[in-house]
Amino acid sequence: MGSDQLDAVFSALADPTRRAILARLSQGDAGVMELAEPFVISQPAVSKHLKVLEGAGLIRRERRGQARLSRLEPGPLGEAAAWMERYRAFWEASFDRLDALLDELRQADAESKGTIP
Amino acid sequence: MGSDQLDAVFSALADPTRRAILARLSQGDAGVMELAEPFVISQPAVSKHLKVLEGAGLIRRERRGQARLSRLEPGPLGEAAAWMERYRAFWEASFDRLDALLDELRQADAESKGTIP
DNA sequence: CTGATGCATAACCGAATGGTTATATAAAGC
DNA sequence: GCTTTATATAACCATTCGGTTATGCATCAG
Repeated sequence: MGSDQLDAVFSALADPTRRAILARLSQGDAGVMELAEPFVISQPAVSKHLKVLEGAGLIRRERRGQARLSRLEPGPLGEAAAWMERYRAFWEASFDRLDALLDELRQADAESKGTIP
Repeated sequence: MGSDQLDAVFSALADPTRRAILARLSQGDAGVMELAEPFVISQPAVSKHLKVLEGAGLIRRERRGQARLSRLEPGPLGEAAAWMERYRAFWEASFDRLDALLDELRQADAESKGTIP
């Protein structure tokens, strides 16, 4: 997966309106008007947000009568979570153990380079 | 946790340079010059990225001689991962569907050849 | 003290972002 | 066919972003 896909996913998630849209879609498909209802922004603004989400692969859209339903497409969320997974050990270490972990890694790195800082 | 904290974290992660900086810091603290070395951008650009990461709470910084070391602060990464966790069931289901689809295609291919491997 | 090193800050620039209003298109209802 | 409903698109605007160069400030080395 190209790094620019991660760019798009994290960038899409950076906006609270878009996160709220995803949360709404996790409860079922919805049209633009329905998605716009909880917010004070205009309909075109919501359409733009949907285009961003679609561009990041986070939703898929299809016509259904005169509506155009958005459906959650969670794959890219999994990819982003997988990227974060590399850091799980860091945030799960308790605060006092974190320093030890970093020292450990730092020392291992120094040894691999053959340098003594 | 305020939603603007998630905003800042996801927005910080949206840039590949900043993700690379975090990856580097996961191997130990580093100064600005050392962090800038792998990139073709200028030193002030790296300083700006570090300020963004610091604003998102993803790094902490302290003077060490004439250097100013950055240290990974993984807490907010955990918060962001926790937010994503709500969708885990969705993307795992999506992978299950993918497996089913692949099984289907494999079987169709085998039948078209009339062979059972 | 002087000079070099590491970093921050300011001023600037072009492109992207998030919003608006106004208008166009597509399907449904009468 | 005409109107309403749902959505997209265009044009515009202010702000933010990611980069630059130039410069200032601290700290170490001599």
